[in-house]
Amino acid sequence: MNKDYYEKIYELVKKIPKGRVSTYGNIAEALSMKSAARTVGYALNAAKNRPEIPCHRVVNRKGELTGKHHFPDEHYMKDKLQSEGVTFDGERVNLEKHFFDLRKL
DNA sequence: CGGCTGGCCCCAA
DNA sequence: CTTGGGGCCAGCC
Repeated sequence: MNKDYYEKIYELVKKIPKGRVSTYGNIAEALSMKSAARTVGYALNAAKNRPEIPCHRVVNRKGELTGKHHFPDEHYMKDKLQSEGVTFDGERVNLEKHFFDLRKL
C-alpha cells in the first residue's frame, strides 16, 4: 500500500530543529496535501511507533498542544519543548518565536 | 458508495 | 471562553 505521505510527514517532522515547532497545516502544505492537516495528525498518531519522530514539536495553528492527551503523560510535550528552549504563553507555544516553516526546506 | 471519527483550519456570533 | 457553520482527507464499519 502506498503510504508515502506518512513517511514524508515523518521525514519533515524529523527535520524540525530543536527549539522550534511546526503546525499540522504547515506540514500538510509542505507535502502538497494542503487541506489534509487532519491526516497529518492521524499519521503522527500512528508515528508513536517511531521514537525518532519528535511529534511534540507539532502543534496546531494557535500553538496549542492539542495532541498532548495522546502522549504517555499530559506534560510530556510541554516539558520536552521547554527543555528544548521553547517558550510558552500559558498553554500555547510562542509561534512568533519558534515557528519553523517546513515549506522552506 | 455512505456515515462516523479524528492531535485540523477558517470564519462568525 | 463557548457554540455554530463550512471545508479538507484517511481509516474503519
